[in-house]
Amino acid sequence: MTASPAETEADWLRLDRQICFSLHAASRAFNGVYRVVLKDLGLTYPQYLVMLVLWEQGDLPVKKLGEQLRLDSGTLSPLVKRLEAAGLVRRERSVEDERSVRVLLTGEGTALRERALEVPRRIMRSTGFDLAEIADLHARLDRLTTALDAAAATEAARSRD
Amino acid sequence: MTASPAETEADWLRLDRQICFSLHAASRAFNGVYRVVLKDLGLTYPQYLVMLVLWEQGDLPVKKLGEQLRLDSGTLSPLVKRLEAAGLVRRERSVEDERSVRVLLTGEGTALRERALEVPRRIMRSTGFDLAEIADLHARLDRLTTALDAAAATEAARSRD
DNA sequence: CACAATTTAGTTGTGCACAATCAAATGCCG
DNA sequence: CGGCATTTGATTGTGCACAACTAAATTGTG
Repeated sequence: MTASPAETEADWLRLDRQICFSLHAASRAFNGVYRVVLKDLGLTYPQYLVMLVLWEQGDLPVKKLGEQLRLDSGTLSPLVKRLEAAGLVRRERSVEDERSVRVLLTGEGTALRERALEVPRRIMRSTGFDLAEIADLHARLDRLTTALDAAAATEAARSRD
Repeated sequence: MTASPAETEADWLRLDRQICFSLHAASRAFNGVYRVVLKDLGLTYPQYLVMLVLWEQGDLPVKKLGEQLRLDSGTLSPLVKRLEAAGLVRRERSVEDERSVRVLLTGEGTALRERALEVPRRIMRSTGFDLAEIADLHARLDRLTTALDAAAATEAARSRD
């Protein structure tokens, strides 16, 4: 296990692969489990995220949905339309501001929540992590995301030099 | 904070939103930083992963690439073709097994490695994590991925009942 | 050898992520 | 009021993830 400081350059590329690849793999693995579990509900993973926000906070304009989930309209517009096609939501253009579109739960959409209640437990069990570990991972990931978001702006500025 | 059973259920959904969202967000945040950093090299993040494997292990059949990166041919085929169009790799059908296609680095592809050496350090700095934290996170994510992959199979079997 | 099963790529189709751009409605300012 | 910037969605185009399917070559078995 001797870690000579000299094994730098090539190892950096290896190490890097492990880090970014781990996250990439974990993200896709998570996605895979959600895909299986959500199949019964007829939802994809991002669609489930949208429904969670709606169940929690009630009807919202697309703009607010995008802020909560950090998704832009290029992703949300077709996604919400698919939810509408599935009969889970309606879209209604606001009367006081004609630019704004509210996303509203239908009866069917609201009812789906009952069947979604079992999802978190199945996911939790799939991770093999207990509550404390999940909370810890959650905290780390949030810290990571904050740092990365800040860095993305900095790096973007750097390459504009 | 009385936790009636109804509130508990709602809390589970809220927790799920937080957890799956943090992983989703972290993954996209990472992706965002890589996008910025790799822009100079003309690579996307998954293309960078492919190049890392080739730099480390030399020419490989598409099959082996897919195993290392856990990507199927539906993702790899067009990706490798884009790398070929960029002049970084060539594709050569094997002589002893006509089904197999080897991906080979061109001179240009090999040369790109030099410019890629600075990437890991920039990414590392972007995370705001030190080496120990990264190693720790790496271990947790790998454990998570292993558990999730196993669970995906189990859950898939469960829903086939 | 003949034939079925397996292996390896490729293709097609659906859905998400994100950048760039457009269009309409609103609000502000002189 | 008239004109312009801002806000809000929608659209388009590129690229990735993955499922389902096809095609061709190889391997195994009777």
